Amino acid sequence: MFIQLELESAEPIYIQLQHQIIEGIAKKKLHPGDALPSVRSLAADIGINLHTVNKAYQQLKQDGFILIHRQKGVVINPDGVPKADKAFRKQLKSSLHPLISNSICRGLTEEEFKEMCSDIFTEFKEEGEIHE
Amino acid sequence: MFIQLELESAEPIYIQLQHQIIEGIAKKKLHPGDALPSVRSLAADIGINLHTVNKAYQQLKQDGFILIHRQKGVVINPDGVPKADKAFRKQLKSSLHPLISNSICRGLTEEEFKEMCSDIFTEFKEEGEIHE
Amino acid sequence: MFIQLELESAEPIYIQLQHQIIEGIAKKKLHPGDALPSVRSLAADIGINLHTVNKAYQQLKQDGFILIHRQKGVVINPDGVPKADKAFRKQLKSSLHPLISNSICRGLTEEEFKEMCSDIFTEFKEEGEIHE
Amino acid sequence: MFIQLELESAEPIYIQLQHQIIEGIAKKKLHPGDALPSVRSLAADIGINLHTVNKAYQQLKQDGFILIHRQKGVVINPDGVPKADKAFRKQLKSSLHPLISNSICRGLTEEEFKEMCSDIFTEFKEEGEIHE
DNA sequence: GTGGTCTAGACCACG
DNA sequence: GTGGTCTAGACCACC
Repeated sequence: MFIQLELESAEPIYIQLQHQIIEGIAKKKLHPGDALPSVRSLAADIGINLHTVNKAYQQLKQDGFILIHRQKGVVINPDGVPKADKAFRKQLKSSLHPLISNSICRGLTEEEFKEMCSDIFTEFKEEGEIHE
Repeated sequence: MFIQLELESAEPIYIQLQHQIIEGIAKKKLHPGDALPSVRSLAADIGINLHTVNKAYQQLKQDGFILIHRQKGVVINPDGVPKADKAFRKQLKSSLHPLISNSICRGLTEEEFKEMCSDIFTEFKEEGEIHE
Repeated sequence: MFIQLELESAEPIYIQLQHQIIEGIAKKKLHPGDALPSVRSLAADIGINLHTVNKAYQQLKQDGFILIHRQKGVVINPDGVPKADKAFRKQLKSSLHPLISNSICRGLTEEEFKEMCSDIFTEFKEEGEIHE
Repeated sequence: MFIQLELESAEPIYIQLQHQIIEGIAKKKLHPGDALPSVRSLAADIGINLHTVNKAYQQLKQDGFILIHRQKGVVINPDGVPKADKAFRKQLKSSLHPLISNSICRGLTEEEFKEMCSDIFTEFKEEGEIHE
């Protein structure tokens, strides 16, 4: 796997793990239906406790990114991720809010901010084409 | 004060408090040099613990948003907030990263995402003109 | 066979299998004395493990739904299913209990709840007439 | 607290705990805004591990029954429980389905079944009036 | 004091 | 072998 964690970060490990997997899907390193390693093997692989992996998996399952298949183990949701609904948009907005207010205070213009977003989108797009 | 907290949120109160004050600055409800309530009075005002307010203030001071004079009390940094530096940009980018990868997975286009950002920027601009 | 399983469900496969067969009897797709596929062939048919089918069969036998002859194979109990006894009623009640308390909390009225039950009963009755 | 668990039951403890609390709300022993014991004290009280209590609380929070308030601790959702939506009805129906098919096989009539439901509803209503 | 996170080790149900 | 559950003990952030 391509998972890379910062064990010293303030960000909880299981959150980082979630992010990494979501990123993997966004970059098309992981495709719908793909199998993910078992909690045990992934835990051993990256040297963390299996419960921590499990917590990440549970939340990803809850959010519709993965399914826990009784025979195949853990797989990326074959039907794709649920589309952005109202709740997601609302939550996204409230995550963006403090970032933008802080940026404004620090003199970042709307254009600069959006360009940063573009950069990140482009990064995903390019990576995505490689793995497609 | 205009502070509004959600005591049931997963977001720590002191973080919410910081955000609210930063928002106040971004919306120009608070101007450089303006006085902020003392730790004690703010705490009493919004019904939270002294330590919580103090923690928020300390971090705002650390980030250059406010100054804490032993006698004059707490004031918004008269010199304005430090401009966005490389460290800030980097941190901003790493905050944006998971939001964008999640959005991509959920089928939000770059345009939609940026439009959401615009909406928020506009919100700040409009509020800003009122209080200017 | 008409068996339909959800391999990603939290419900164990052998339980789903039981339910499907019991449903088949309730809808009169299966009649007393009817033969059921062997453990081996059913497992191959629906692509699951032998043990899983066997476990479902054993429990169905235990509950009096089927008989397992060493030679004739598996048949629906020719004498019909044992009538609801006290133990069954008690167990049913304790299954219903949490469903009803949850429904009450969510504002579902007794009438609405019973109507849902009626809907399901009707569904069985209609299907039953077709296969009778 | 009024919690009573069967440690030997096949039903996981955290599920039983959830049911007990939901029942408490349905019977109006617990009202919106009421405080619930902390994970630690409840765990000590009923002699189980605090993580088990936590798991029950997390799921109740997820389902909107309780809120984790930063100051007051754990409280019954003051806004009441989310009303039965389509998803809940669907899930309820699929829980009812196997119970009803089994009942049909065992010769329980629709009237008998509904009467059992009525009994349970009445039980909640009576208890509810006491604690109101 | 609280809940949140992480680790660790155990047992069981399932397939 | 898998994930699910339960226990236990630790540290930390928050209030």
